[in-house]
Amino acid sequence: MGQIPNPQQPAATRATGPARGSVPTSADVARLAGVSRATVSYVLNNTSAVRISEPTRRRVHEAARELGYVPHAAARSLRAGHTRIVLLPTPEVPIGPLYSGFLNEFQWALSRFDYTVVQYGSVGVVGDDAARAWAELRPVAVLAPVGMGQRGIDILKRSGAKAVITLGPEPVAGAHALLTDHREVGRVAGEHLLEVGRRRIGVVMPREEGLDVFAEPRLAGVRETGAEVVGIPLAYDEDHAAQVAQQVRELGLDAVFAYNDEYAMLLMRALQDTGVDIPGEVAVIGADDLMLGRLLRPRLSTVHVALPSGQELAELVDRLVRDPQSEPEVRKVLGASLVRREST
Amino acid sequence: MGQIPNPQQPAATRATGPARGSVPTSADVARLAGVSRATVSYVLNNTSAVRISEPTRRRVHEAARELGYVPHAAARSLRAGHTRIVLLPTPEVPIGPLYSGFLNEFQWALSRFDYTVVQYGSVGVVGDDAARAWAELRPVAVLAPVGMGQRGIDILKRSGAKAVITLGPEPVAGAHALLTDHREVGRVAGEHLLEVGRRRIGVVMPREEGLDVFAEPRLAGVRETGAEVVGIPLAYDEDHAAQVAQQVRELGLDAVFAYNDEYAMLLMRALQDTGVDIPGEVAVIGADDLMLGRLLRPRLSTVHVALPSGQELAELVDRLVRDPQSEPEVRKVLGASLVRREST
DNA sequence: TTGAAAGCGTTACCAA
DNA sequence: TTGGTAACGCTTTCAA
Repeated sequence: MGQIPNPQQPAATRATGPARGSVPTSADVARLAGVSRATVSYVLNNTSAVRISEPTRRRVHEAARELGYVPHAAARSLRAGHTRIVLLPTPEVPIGPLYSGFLNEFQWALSRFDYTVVQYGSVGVVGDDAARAWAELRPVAVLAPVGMGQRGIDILKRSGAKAVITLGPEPVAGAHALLTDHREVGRVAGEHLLEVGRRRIGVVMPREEGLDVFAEPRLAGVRETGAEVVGIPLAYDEDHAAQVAQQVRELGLDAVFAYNDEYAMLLMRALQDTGVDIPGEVAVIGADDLMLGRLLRPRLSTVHVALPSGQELAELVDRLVRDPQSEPEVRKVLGASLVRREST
Repeated sequence: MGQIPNPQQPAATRATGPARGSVPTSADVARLAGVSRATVSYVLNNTSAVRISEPTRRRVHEAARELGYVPHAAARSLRAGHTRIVLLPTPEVPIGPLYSGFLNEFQWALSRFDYTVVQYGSVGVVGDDAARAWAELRPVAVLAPVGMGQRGIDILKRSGAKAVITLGPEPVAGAHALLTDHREVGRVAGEHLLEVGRRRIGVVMPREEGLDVFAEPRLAGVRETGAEVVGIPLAYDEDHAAQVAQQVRELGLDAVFAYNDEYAMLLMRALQDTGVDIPGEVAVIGADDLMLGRLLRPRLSTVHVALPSGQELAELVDRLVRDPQSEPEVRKVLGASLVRREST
């Protein structure tokens, strides 16, 4: 590569170069290389349909490097008529290691397919407006955020999105659906608690915003087991946990399903601090199978939640992009399995 | 809003409409409304320099709604010559609640300034190539990922980025730097441990990839206190923690600084399981001041880490975008303070 | 092997 | 008050 040109005095100062301070275009490269813009495009994109002589190639590459030329993605996709953008929703709330791990893996896999992954946070914008904001980017595929309805899906598809996939509790018309049925999580927990002889189950509902989407179905899942269930709102702080622990005693509950392991840890500690024996008096089970559950004493029973692999999902996206007319699929993707330890 | 038009048979079928299946453009809207493209643009952008009659406005809005018109962001920014895109790096590894909370807040604040926040995961692409990939989007501002050097910064600025900000341990030439000096975290921990009479300090170094960026400076910070320090690699699993606990005994350490609270919890548990009294025999201190530290027994001492507020940072970005010629600033933004509890 | 030119969807200038 | 038109940067067809 050799010497780096002084950024304060780039090639812009040469007579034939672009105006000082402006961004070099392919026309600038063409001028410097003494060829046409077409040739520049051929060379830089390795267009196989056209043979360009080796000396010309070199001159073009040289000129591009010297100017620090970077193609303009917007111009390119405008001309191409489509993008390789895959839009992912930025979660509005910290969503835990489970989901963020999944998102990461998904990104990785998608970029192996040469997609441009864009996490897009349409904070504060809701409903159709959010969909429109997303559609402006003309993504080729979208992992639709929870809460986007049929209208939103429709806007996206009309804007050219070949694949719209929802990841959530229910299918949305027109989109391929990956169903994450969190009731299953509650069901596994509830059935286990019943099996070990518990009858009155408290279900911790986090007070934090945005978690209802997961918490409500988990509660419903416990209900479906036929157990006697009472929902217990719990803020993620110690003081409130102490109050709730008291409440658990007063209500005479003999088991608690705690939304996830973190809330389980919080409540378990509060219960222990008020002298409750676990699992003797109250059984506690969490969810998500986080590391911390293994470190508690007693070790925390939990429900392991399996999300689809990012690789798998990326393949689905790519397939849908290549074959857009395929019918919307609906697939269950959330696996819930019991991890029994010592707290139940 | 009334009835939703059937997406299977949109207005595309009317004689004057766009071809079936294509995405409507402003020209389509103009045709349907019986006006020129210019007028459509004026109306939809509320251009104040031009007065359009109310009936015309209505016709245009009506037509846009009927066609489901969504402006094409790429075309717009191509014409405008600039974007409102702010690029944030997607962390390659789960980076914990601290940083992801900060990113979220930052996003929120930026979108209040009407920027389009794009989290861009250039997974696998490194160095100048990453910078070039980023530059293709022509972002107006970039929060540069750690590891981007001066060359990368330069590429971004040449591509039109008005503000390039690094968030990391050291300034990079040409970019505004928010220095997160994690040595400070180690220093606070080390000084505290010395103060309570500890002499041989083990510093837990997470084996997980990507955390070195934080772990190394934290270790260095402890060293700077003059204490006798030994680095202890620790994988985030129980088995290895048990081995390391043994190691801590054999090395005769009387204190451990554990990278963060999660690793502290892991090791503390392992130590307790081998019968070590905390803080009697070994003092343990974590970092990041996570909730879980409060729930441990003994309660975990920790170093609270204060990052800049997203609001503050968004204001900085906006200022830099408006006034690009201002000299690069270097600012320390990481505050570290001791939170003493029971484990030290 | 290379070049000229059209056109992608927008917006802004200037003319009507 | 509105319309024609040029231009943004790029790719690609057609011609040379």
